[in-house]
Amino acid sequence: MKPDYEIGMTSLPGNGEIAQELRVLAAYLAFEGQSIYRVLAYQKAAREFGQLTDSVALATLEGRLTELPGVGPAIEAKVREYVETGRIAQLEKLRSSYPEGVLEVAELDGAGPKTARRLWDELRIDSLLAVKAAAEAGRIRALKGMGAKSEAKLLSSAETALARGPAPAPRRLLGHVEEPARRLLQALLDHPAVAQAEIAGSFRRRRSTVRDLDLVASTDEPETVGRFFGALPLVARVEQSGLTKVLIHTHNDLDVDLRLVPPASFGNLLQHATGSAQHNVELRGFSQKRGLRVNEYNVEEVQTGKAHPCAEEAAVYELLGLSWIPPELREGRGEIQAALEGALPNLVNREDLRGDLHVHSDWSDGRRTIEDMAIAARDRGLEYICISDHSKSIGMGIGVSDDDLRRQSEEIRLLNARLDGIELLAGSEVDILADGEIDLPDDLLASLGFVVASIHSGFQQPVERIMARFRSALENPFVDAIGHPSGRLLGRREGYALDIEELAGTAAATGTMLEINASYDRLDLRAAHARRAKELGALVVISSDAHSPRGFDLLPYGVGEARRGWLEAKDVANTRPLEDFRGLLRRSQR
DNA sequence: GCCGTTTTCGGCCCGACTGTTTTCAGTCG
Repeated sequence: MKPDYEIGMTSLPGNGEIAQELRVLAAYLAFEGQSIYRVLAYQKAAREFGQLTDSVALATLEGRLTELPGVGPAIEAKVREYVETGRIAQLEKLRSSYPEGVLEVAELDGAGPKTARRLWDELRIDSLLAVKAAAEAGRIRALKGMGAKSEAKLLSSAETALARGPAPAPRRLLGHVEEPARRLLQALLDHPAVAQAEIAGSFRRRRSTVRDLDLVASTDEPETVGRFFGALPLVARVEQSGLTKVLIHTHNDLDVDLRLVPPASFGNLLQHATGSAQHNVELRGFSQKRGLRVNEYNVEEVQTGKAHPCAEEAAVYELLGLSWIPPELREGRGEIQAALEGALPNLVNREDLRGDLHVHSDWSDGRRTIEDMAIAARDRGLEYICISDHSKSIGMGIGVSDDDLRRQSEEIRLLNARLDGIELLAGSEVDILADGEIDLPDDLLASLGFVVASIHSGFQQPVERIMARFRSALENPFVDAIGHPSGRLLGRREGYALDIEELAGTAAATGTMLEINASYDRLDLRAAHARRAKELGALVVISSDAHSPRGFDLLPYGVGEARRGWLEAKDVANTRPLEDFRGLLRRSQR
């Protein structure tokens, strides 16, 4: 007999939904003034659930939830209550005691749970609009411990948040901050008083989006460097300015945090500022058990008080008995344990890539000829590329007809005879149609060197339909890879519903590759899915999706996402020489 | 609320900056 829960399987709440409930509960507990550690415990569990590829609801019903780090009996009971009844009684009670608007107030820049609570208790402020009205009437400055500056700050934050609407502060695409970040770094490096400088934070960890920029520098003249930084032309205003820290806001609304230490501590600061917060929390907990205290200046022996400043970042990890951990792994996802055991992955590098299997030309929506793209790829050290223009169904008049595709293959044969130092594969980016069909006939598919199949339509279909389309594509022996598997566009589109467990499992079973599309607004597969794909035995291919020569310069973003997914060169098919790569393809095994 | 090569109880990462204070609370990363 089947367990009861399988009857209503599709109605199980998703991980994101459960995580959100816990986040709201944590916010209320903070507002109530409960122990910060209790609040942190709920936040940690929410974060854990948000990153999990497995189903939290299913794990709960199968009694496996407490196996997750940070989940004990109390949180397990609340999740179980939510999965079984659709509500958490304690949270509903809190919701009926305080309007949810008080949580928005607590989220304001410059406010927090304590401030929000006082505004509610003393002024009955329960919304951003109420903050604005009270500030404008001068009622906030009348509170003990508040002043005109605090009031002005809250007013400004409330106005900003109201103008922005319900969405959280937008994160920037990594690819969009690359240039300003490099410019700021160069300005620091060019200053005579700066010894060393680096970009840290989520930028250095190569997260696909960043909230702000974190720069670090070493100098013996922090005041001079701080003043210089605050006076750079792109600075709109200086938000904070101390002896070790300068926070600026640029004209294009980027927050930039500069930290300064003496040269002997540069390694400590770089480690500290690279994060992530979760990694640092775990690293410090780990250190504490070994009698060491880690901060941005040194590693200190607690017993003796002896301090060890580190000019190099690797020395910080070495003092803790760990191998140096690549920044892309520093997310609190098991990297410290791996470093302790000497089991860190040897991450894939851009230089490992020999081929690019997803390239467009002016035959479809690319902007340059096949030959131009081939030469651009060769100039960037690639040995082979696949011309994979869109097939006919893409619409908008940019798809390549079946007859044109045959002619294109012929042109590619001629180019291969003529060009040295680069090999071209004739290919196609075919559409997985709404019914799961591939929009090229099998004989044409069979004649190509490589085929990537992507979903470009029917995004709103439920997960069952989407997965049925993928299954159909994966079962086609002439589909070599799935392109941008989730369909997400960062900051613009969530992507369609995707079951990565099934997709990666079936990809592994059929020998189909999964693409990491390197366009910095896609980065799809995302890191967590890439890691899961590796665990399930699927091969990954990192592709630029280049539409012009500069498109090849996107490859490092795909490599960054792959590294965040713990991928090594051996996990990435296009690190192979062409002949080896061909040997991996299903079509070559027929 | 969670957790354990010091612990099943007593800790929990650690420091900078600001504003409003005359010594610190709150926020932030």
